[in-house]
Amino acid sequence: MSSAYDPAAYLPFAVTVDLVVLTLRDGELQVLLVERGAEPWRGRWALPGGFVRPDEGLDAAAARELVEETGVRDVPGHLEQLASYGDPDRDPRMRVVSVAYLALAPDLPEPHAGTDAARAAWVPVAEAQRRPLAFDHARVLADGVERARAKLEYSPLAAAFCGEEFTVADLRRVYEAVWGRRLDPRNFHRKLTGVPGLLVDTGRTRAEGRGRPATLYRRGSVTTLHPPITRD
Amino acid sequence: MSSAYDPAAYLPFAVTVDLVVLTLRDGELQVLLVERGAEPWRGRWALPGGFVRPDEGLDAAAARELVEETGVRDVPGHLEQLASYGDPDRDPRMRVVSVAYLALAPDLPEPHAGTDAARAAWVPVAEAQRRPLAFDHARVLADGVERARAKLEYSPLAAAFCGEEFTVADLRRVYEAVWGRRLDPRNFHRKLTGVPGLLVDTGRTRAEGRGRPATLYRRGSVTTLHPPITRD
DNA sequence: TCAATAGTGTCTGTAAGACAGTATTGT
DNA sequence: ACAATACTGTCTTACAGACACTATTGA
Repeated sequence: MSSAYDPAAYLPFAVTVDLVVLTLRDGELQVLLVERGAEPWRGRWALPGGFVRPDEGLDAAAARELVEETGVRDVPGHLEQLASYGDPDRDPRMRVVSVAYLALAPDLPEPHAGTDAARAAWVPVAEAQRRPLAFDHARVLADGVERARAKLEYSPLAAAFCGEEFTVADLRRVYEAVWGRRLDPRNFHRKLTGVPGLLVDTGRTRAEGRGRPATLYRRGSVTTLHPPITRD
Repeated sequence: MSSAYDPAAYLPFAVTVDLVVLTLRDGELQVLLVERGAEPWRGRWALPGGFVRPDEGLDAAAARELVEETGVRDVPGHLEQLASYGDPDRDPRMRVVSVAYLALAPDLPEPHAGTDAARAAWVPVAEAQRRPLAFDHARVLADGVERARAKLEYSPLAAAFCGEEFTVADLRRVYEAVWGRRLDPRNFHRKLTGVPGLLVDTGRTRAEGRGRPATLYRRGSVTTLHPPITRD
């Protein structure tokens, strides 16, 4: 740093946040995508996101974009930073560094297109990964899905896909959708109820069509699953 | 995005990379720190780092800074992105987003101070975490150390702290230093040699003072430890 | 009564942790 | 010989996965 210090010389970057918003719809893992209404990549599907404002922190920008893009005032669930992407040529307009966030949310209403988007929609992850996405969003999406898969193993994050109260079967369906494999309901039940502090019994039950009603639980206080739920 | 599009309106950010460089010295986990030679935080210890250049990717910037700050041409070991930090007031000069990287390296020579630094030194992590660090580097350091601790559980990254060839005891000393607890040498040996593809026997041994010489291994091709080394 | 889902018990194999014992070196 | 470190074998306990069985509901 020279003594004749010029801050403007170090300000050649734009910073955006991009969101990988995952949810469970129709028993399937889905991701929120927007169809771009402007160049570059006009007409392509992309992850929702936008520029970080000059006086706004990264987490705050991600939370704001999440509200704007889903149209839901207080999005329940989970929001965490994923990674940053800053290849010099990832945006033809200018030098952009994108800080990606991963959001896990319960089933939300159909999104409405924002200012920059022609359309917005929930898309099954498997299909989204087949589509050509704008920018480097295919990689961001892959990183987000992999993070979600890994975190289910050792964290109680499956509950972020559910409402305030949920059954063990709800959690199992989350695992099955995210991991793409069936789990034994009986072993899963014994395992989850065996982790101390993970599930708080509400004392009530919920009937799901036929069959014995299931106990309703709320999230407990544990932050780490010991032992983990493995996905070998 | 308006039709009268002005890229300059979105360019109020500087982007830096900060490095958490961890190594093993004297059987202790140590981190590379520099003493700042300029304002702000002149005289404070900080993580090494610097501005990302206009035509340089984030990973490339981190790799370049790692070489510059350690003084080693090709730093062996491991380099991965950690997280990004962008609170609006984290740097009083201007709006800075810092992309932090975690580097794990074998014992390297004493560093020399770079252009911006008064001094550079390896500091035991426990001591570094007691010192007041510049910017939000205390949090970055804590995040980096925690990432390293977690990754040892399920990845073969301990070898990144060692040279090309190493013994099982070398790896055990890495785990013991990073986790801050003793491991049973016998169970550790059986566990590590039991992971298929993790260790490649060189056929040679290395004598370490007294005692039976240990087999020398090279890194195998596995990227995930199954089963993991737990740190309950 | 039957089908469907919730939840429990029981068995088997695998692996973790504790630790006795053997192998191979320097002093 | 002895101390020190490398490595192997064995025991106990815990948990994963498979699956039989009981419990409670709607049709």
